[in-house]
Amino acid sequence: MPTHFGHYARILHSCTDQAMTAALAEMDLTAAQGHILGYIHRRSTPPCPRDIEETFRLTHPTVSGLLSRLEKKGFIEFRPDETDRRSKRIYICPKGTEVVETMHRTIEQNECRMLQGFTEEEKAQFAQLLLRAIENMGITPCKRKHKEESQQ
Amino acid sequence: MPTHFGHYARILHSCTDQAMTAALAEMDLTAAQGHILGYIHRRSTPPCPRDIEETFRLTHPTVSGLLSRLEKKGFIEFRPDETDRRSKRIYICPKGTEVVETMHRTIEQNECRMLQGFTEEEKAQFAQLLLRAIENMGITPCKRKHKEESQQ
DNA sequence: TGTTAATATGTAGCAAGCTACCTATTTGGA
DNA sequence: TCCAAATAGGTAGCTTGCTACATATTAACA
Repeated sequence: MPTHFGHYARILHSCTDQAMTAALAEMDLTAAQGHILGYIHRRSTPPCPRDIEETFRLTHPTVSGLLSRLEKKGFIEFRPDETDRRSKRIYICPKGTEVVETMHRTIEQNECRMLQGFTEEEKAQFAQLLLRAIENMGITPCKRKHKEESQQ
Repeated sequence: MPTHFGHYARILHSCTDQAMTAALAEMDLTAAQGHILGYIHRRSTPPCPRDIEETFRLTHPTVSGLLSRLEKKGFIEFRPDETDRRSKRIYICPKGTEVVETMHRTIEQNECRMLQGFTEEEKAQFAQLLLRAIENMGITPCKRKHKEESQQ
């Protein structure tokens, strides 16, 4: 019988995703949308979709879908990049700024719940093991290069 | 900055899932379908969809979709349960039996790749941390009870 | 026994992943 | 300078996950 780590990873993600989505539902956000909105807000300058692909290791059609749903609900808006007409910049709208604080607290609460009873050492080890496993699998999605501006 | 364990779990699952799907592609199977086919084959008696829901912690519509695709491709077939007409049993077809060995090896190879450089102790710790995190989130999907026959 | 609750499964419809293919711009060399 | 390659993004179509609702059968109990 194999140990099925990939299997456990799927289940863990599925648990956290569902808990998060339930907690963010009253803000009309899903877990994935919330994480991305938080990232856009944290950035010192408005990111482009390409930045999100890299940060979250998602492909561009996935990011495209997520952003278009965030735009349709009025959390963000797009404006063309002045210097590169292939690119567009993502700006957070007032409605987006309003929910960011609550959303951030909710995300932290859920992470705390997941790590109940973990010592600081265990948390560090867990993160390290996850990252090593990811590293072993290769940087699977998002192979293309991109000159990312310095993150805040 | 939060540590984003759920985030890492998603990425790890995504990596293993894609590697597995690529490796199983020539057998006309996806990663999810392969894991389920393996489970059906390992079972001493033909399982019902409900057993798969529990084993993989998936909801019944998800299992329904996976099984119907496996059936359409001729890997499995359904026969009504003799004693409970609500239920159906899943039988593996010759085409399914043929690929099981190759598929199993492929799955093991991918797990090995993921755990490159891990000591036995680290593997055990990793599994334990994953299970504790899952446990902390509650048995999220699949709350209903089911009298499972004893597993092989 | 007859009615209610629990159980097994089906379907519709959505979000979030992916690959594959397409267009438009920018960059880099010959 | 001009053409090819790299880059940013769009769309179509698929799988896999979910919730919510509906149906049929079985189990439980008054």
